[in-house]
Amino acid sequence: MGRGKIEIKRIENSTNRQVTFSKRRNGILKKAREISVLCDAEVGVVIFSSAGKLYDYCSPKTSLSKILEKYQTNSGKILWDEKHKSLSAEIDRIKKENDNMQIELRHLKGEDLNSLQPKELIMIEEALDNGLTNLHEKQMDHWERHMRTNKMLEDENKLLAFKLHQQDVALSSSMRDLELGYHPDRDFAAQMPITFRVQPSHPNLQENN
Amino acid sequence: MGRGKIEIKRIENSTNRQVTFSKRRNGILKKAREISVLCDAEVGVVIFSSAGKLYDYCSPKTSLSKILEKYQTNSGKILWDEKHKSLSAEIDRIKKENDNMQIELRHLKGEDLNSLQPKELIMIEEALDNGLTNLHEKQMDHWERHMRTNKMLEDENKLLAFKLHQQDVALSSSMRDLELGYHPDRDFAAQMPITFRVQPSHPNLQENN
DNA sequence: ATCTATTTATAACA
DNA sequence: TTGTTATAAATAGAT
Repeated sequence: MGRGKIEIKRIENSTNRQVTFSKRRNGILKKAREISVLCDAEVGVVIFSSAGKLYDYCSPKTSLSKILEKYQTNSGKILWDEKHKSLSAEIDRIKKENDNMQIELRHLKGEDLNSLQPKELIMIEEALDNGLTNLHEKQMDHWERHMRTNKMLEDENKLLAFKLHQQDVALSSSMRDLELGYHPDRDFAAQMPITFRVQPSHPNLQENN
Repeated sequence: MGRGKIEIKRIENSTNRQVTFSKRRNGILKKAREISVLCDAEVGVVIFSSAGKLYDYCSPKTSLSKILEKYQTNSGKILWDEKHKSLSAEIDRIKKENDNMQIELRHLKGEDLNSLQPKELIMIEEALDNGLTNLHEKQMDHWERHMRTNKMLEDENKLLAFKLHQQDVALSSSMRDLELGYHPDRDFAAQMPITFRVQPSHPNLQENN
């Protein structure tokens, strides 16, 4: 398209080549822009002149990175470097691990058991039994701790109740003293009901794990 | 360039859009080929149709990888950054999923239960009980299938043994016939031991799952 | 897909 | 480079 037809082969005249490059480069980038708009296509173009100068186009709403990523998943060709390979390998590895755990979990929950052999079922049963045993041990621990805590709270209650009672006695006694005079040989301990005679020191109500 | 001028905006008619895409895509790829030959340029083009189909061109004597590497050194833009990030994010996501499953698995196996509340322990217990229930169901299925298979094999054995016995009787009978003459009213059925009197039809020994 | 009237790109030139 | 212009090429719309 021009004053004359040209053969598609390297333009030997350097100036001509450069001019043609410039014009055609613009043409391609324009066409790329147009097709992306007209046809809703994702387009990425990278052009290097023979002098090494870079020109590029990327359709809007995306990026070369994204396009190239898509390119790779779509074509199977790998464009990236070692680091990416190792990351991808890592992902694959973890995903596999994930799948295995997923399966194990399902089995422990009693799902997807149809394909298993009796021997495998027994192994799962053992794991479940073992889990229950351990669990029950912990529950027992909890129960015992709970009982101990209860006991301590009860003791504390008794102590507090006793102190309260003691104060009551003291109060009414001093009121009576005010009315009837002071009796120094009065024995408060003898007034304490038997149920209040607990260890008077203050136990920790919290236990550390 | 065509029967009419068109505006550069998304072509709404889906068929037209597809046709135009096909034509212009060919145009661009041709232009890319031409500029790379005419002007000694390195060109990489990646086009995705709106349907997600991939078309690409890469100038000869190079590869997209090389072009993109050159792109990065030349433009300073790092195409992989984003990719790196997304891969790393993906890894984090999966690892987290992994950890959660790991924990759940440990719990079901009765490990690492110390930090759990009684309520949580009960939930795990329920999961384990449920798993055992389902498991025992499957084991019961297996057992029943096994018993059925056994029964069928036993029947088959009886049938075979009976047939063998019948042949024996026939054989010795005909040998006696040869010696003593033929007795047409002989009753073979009466000779059959009671244990052989089983259903004579041939059951399937295999069951499908 | 193929045709063709038009538009667009561009080779040669300035 | 940039612009002009004659011509080749691309392609929109129709078949």
